[in-house]
Amino acid sequence: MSSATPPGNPDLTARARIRDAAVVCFGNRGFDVSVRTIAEAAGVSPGLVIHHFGSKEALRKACDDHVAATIDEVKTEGVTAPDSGTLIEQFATAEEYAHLVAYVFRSMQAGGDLARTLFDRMVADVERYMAAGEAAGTIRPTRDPKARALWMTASSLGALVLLVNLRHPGPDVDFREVVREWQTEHALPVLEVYTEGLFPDSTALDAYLAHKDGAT
Amino acid sequence: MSSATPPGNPDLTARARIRDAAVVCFGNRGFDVSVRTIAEAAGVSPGLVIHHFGSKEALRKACDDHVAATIDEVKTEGVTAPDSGTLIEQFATAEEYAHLVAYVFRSMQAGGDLARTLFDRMVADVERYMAAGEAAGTIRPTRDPKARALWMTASSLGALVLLVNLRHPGPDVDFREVVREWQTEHALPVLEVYTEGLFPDSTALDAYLAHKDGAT
DNA sequence: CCATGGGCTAAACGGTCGTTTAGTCTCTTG
DNA sequence: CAAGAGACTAAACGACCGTTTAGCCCATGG
Repeated sequence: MSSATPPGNPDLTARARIRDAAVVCFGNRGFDVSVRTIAEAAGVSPGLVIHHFGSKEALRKACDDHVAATIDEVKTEGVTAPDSGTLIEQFATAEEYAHLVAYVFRSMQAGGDLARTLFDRMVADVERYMAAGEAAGTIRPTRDPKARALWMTASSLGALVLLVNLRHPGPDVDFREVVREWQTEHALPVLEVYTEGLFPDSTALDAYLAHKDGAT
Repeated sequence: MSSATPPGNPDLTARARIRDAAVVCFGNRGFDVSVRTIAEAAGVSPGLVIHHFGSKEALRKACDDHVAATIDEVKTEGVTAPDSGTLIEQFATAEEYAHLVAYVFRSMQAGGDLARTLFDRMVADVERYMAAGEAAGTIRPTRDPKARALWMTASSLGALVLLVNLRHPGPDVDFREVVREWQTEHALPVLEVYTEGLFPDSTALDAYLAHKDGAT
């Protein structure tokens, strides 16, 4: 027998196995994981990682592209009608995409091109969902749809990332549990403010609008 | 003359100069800066850093304590009545505390004890301010003051940290500018949602309350 | 049959890191 | 003045990093 390919799917190319192992390692331990750790997780020598990808940075770029492509794939083939909240929850609660979710979280922590791209897509998606909600009468109209979508995306995603950082610092975070915890903890204030508002009158908003109209 | 102590305040102990330089370096470049970089910034040999603090980790702990103590000091002696939004803005817009703000931001990115402590304090402060607003009639009452304070703090701070990560990745971030940019960009949707709400009716909130009452 | 070339590994290279060591300088104290 | 202690430095140590090198194995194709 000529069996090799210890862990992961043995049918995959070694290059693909390294990439997949890198996604898992980056997601679990952050982008500071050593090439040696990734190589070990892929059942491969450190040299082969460089042989296939050229450098660690290029490997991360390949992981970014693969994750972005997979998300695209899932999004186009999967459900397109979210019934509540952001679309993060859809991914985060699905076990099969746990690795992707972890990777995306680390990207949001670390910044970089993938994080910017995914964030911009999320904002665009939120804006579309909001517009659909407006048309259906379930969401109030706004004076600036783009600004509202940006703010809501940054707030919900930022809060999630921050709470993961503060409450689940180490590696091997179960993001499904974190999202559930986050939902149960924040559902009440979110719904309250979103239906009843936070201010009892419109003096603050009126003052802002007057100031803005006066400035232009 | 026996002058040494090149940069920073020459009156300070070398230990204090190292600590201050470390706060600046950690804040500007993140916690991965080398001991050698910190030593150079303090005008000192790398060995002396270890001689005074024992280890890099202990140095960071000392920075954490110093930053927390300074914030305490500023908070007790300074203004106690915030007229708008979170208290972060007070710090962030003050030039003299730019180093502290940068350090706190890096802590929020990286997690750790200081981040948790400061975050918990912020939540407590927000809850106090909200209660005062309720008493004054400028803030709507809530069914769960703690949950609302936690959610608002996590949302605003998380959004801020996330946008800094995405839009100003490198070192030497001018947080005063970032906070200003953030305010002008998000003021409208924030005021809109806070005064008018996001949902035109209370079906979602009613459903949640009914579900919760049914469960208990 | 041998030659070629790519997947793959073991080992080493150069660099940076945190830390240690050995020793110098200076100031204090008896 | 002598002795000692602590501030401080230059140099080195050992560990780990990303990457390179040299070579093995094996399938392919003439």
